[in-house]
Amino acid sequence: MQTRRRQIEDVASALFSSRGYAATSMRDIARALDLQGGSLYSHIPSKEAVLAAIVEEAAEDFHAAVRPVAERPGPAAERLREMIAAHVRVVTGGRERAKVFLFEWTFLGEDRRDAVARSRSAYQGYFERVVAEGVAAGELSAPDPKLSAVFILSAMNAIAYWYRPDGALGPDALAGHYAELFLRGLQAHER
Amino acid sequence: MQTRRRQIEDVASALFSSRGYAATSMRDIARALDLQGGSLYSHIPSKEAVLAAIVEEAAEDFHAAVRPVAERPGPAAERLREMIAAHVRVVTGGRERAKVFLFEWTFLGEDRRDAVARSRSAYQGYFERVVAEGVAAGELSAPDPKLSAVFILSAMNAIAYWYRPDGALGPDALAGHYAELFLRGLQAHER
DNA sequence: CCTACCGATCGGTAGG
DNA sequence: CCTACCGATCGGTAGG
Repeated sequence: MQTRRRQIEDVASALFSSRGYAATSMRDIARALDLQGGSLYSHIPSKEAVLAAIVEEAAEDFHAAVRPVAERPGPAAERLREMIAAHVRVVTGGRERAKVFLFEWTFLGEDRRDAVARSRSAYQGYFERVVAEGVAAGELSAPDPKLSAVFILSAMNAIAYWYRPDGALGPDALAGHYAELFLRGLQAHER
Repeated sequence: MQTRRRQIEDVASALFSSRGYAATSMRDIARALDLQGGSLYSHIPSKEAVLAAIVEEAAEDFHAAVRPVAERPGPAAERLREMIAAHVRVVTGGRERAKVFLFEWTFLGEDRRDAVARSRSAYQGYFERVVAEGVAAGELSAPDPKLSAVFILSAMNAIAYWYRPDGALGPDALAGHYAELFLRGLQAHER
């Protein structure tokens, strides 16, 4: 039973990710599992509950990967590099789930949507605080740490749209480039 | 008649932007204009045609604003600053239209979707080429100009999700911050 | 631009 | 897990 539910969530992730939640019907999900539409409801209570399960698991993955790094002591730049690597690994490691979490969560009902909004805000806070700590230590320059956090998160989240596992750039190389862009920008590196 | 069509597109922009294309019904659009659902079809041929009109106009706005700057001679950093300002102005100046263009275009039918994909790819090329020119001139450092273009465009496009005209940061201040982040990163500015 | 309607499809349930 | 169904809603059209 647990297994069947998992299969439903995996198929739903793929379909929600590629067509969007609203444009995916329960019968689309059932068809991919060789079931009749109504049969899904012996395993799940509603379409929204499937979305919620996907979203909540992905949210947990992101927090678990990034929070420990953010709260560790050490140079801010170094922690940011690792946080970027962790975030990119979660995105690329489960592209479909990540995409649904990042871009389809607004289709949740009010209560769950509010909870996700709070969770995302807390998550953004990890980046914001590490940037601010780097500034306070004289290590980094950022007039608006919150905007810096939004900036790097926006860039990383969009990876869920275009990343392909068989592409030229692996997760760590990609994360390395993004960290470099975030921390040093396009400035010609003086040596 | 022209006016009515325009009203339909404006209302559709607002609804597609906030709820998504698939989750917005023609009757939702009609209701906002105090019409019956079927009455819309004296002005437009289909739901998809409304989306296409919104998307194509926005695409044109982005190209018209950015292309001349990209193709002008001059230092790459300076052009990038202006391209970023231009892009951010288009996003913030028509948040709803921009959001629909940027994130709902995949609901277009195959032919129009392919055309938009080509247009977006050409648009990304403006940024990519200016970065590459800056590198060739020894002015900028970027191991992967294409990835740099994806990076800054991802960050800027996400602005359509959160920007509010009554917020603390106006379009030009916002663009200035983003240009600074892209060109210099978080590096502590040595003086 | 409205009334009235079309066939198709939606999320979900009853009863087995 | 299936068959058969529920009421609601979908995009779109005919005819005025």
